[in-house]
Amino acid sequence: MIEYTKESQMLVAVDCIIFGFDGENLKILLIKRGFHPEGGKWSLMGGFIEKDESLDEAANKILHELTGLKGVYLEQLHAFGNPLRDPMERTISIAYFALIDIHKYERQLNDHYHAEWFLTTEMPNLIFDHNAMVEAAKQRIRYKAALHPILFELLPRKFTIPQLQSLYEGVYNTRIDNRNFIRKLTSTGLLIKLEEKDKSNSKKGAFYFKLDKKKYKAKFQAFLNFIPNPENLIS
Amino acid sequence: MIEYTKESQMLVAVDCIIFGFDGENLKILLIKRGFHPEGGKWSLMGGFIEKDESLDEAANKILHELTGLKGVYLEQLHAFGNPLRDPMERTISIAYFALIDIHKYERQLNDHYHAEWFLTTEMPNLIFDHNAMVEAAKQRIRYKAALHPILFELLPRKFTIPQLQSLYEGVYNTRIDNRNFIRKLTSTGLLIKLEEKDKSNSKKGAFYFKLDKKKYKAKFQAFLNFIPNPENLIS
DNA sequence: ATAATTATTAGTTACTTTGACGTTTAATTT
DNA sequence: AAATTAAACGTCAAAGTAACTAATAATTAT
Repeated sequence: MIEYTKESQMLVAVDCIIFGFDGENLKILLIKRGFHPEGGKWSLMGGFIEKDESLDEAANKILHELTGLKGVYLEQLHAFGNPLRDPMERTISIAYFALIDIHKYERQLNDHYHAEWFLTTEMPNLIFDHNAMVEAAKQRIRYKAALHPILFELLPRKFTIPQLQSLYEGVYNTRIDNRNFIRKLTSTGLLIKLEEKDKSNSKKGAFYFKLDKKKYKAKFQAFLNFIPNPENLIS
Repeated sequence: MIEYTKESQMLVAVDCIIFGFDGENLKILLIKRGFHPEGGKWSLMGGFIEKDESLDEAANKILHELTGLKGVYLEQLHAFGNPLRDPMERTISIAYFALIDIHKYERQLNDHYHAEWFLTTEMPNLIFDHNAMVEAAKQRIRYKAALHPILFELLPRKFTIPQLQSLYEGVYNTRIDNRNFIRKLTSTGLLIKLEEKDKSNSKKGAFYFKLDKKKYKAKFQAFLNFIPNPENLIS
């Protein structure tokens, strides 16, 4: 079989920015790199793409390796291809970001990679261009969460409004008026109020809510402005 | 020097979805592929990444090769990496989309590639996964144009409101109320009214406008909803 | 027991933006 | 001079937004 001769081949990797929310702060899961170059330094979880894998498959595999989780929210972020980004060998990296329920993770924590959660505000210096990847991922979830309800992916099955609010406050690093926040939220119809209350953080207790999965899927692409009702148009 | 042994190398390409607006319709520039496989079929303009090139550099080079243009709007769209996408050899492709002023192009049209503009609504079948790339690009500019003023990139230096409106109508394949459209537009403060009128399309003539470049840059990242004034927060 | 405390939830108001629709204007053509 | 036509301007009710006041349900202190 004929091939594209003389074209230069290179390595292609996938790196994952894994976000979690502990109920108070937004965090990112990092590993201590175990091999040369830059062994011993903090890094994103990643790996090379194999011959028969698609990019999404590779990203899911890598995520599963580190967290034991499958079927979580995973989205391609950006391809990074500076010729010198990896000092050892020319490598293109496709960055993905994942939003996981941090509690599901903790049970199957993987010591093998020396993984650790870091506050997004207190990240160590990372290898290669991983700092830039993380910055891009933080920007992306800010962008996307302003228009789509993706942050629910970070929450456990049942959660409280104050939790949800501190998640938004963490992501945007700002204070939000709680009365207006509740009103916007409930007007989306995405929340189902449960009987039970969480009393761990207050005397009164905050009602638990769960996500209306059907409405969540239906409203996921909805967003507003500039074009009247663009969600009705995008096909 | 040590290398990542045993990891499988592959080809990495860049493909460009080039959008233009002729004053009435949104179009995409395609080429007739001149080599095996799939020679003679319609295709996006693309090329392999060379050893010392970044992805953006490669995309700009490819765009320049076909259009003769430099410094135009170019944005990374998505990396496509299905193992079978290119039947000949494993190739990852990073798709970019470009928004160009179609009039600047026409002067330096390049016959060498047998390039041709197609209506986005009447596209021929393309090679490999280029159809999917085009679909993704159309979706992306719909998404982005609903929130950011990117469509100005498709217009010449001076343009009329009716032109701008039919551009938006073309992108979203819908009718827009012209009174409300004008109001939204002028409220952005992006437009500067010129003395001159374009009388080619009506008796009364429509005033030409130009873009306030300073405000354009300042407002480019602005968008609305969910989080009050997110544009003030994103840093 | 009662009062104080505190996070949570409900309600109010002035203001801005939106979408739908009616009218006038500036030119050309008849 | 009248008819024509696209362009530009104007109005209004309804919906949404941000800022703020008030009430509630529990716990803790007296």
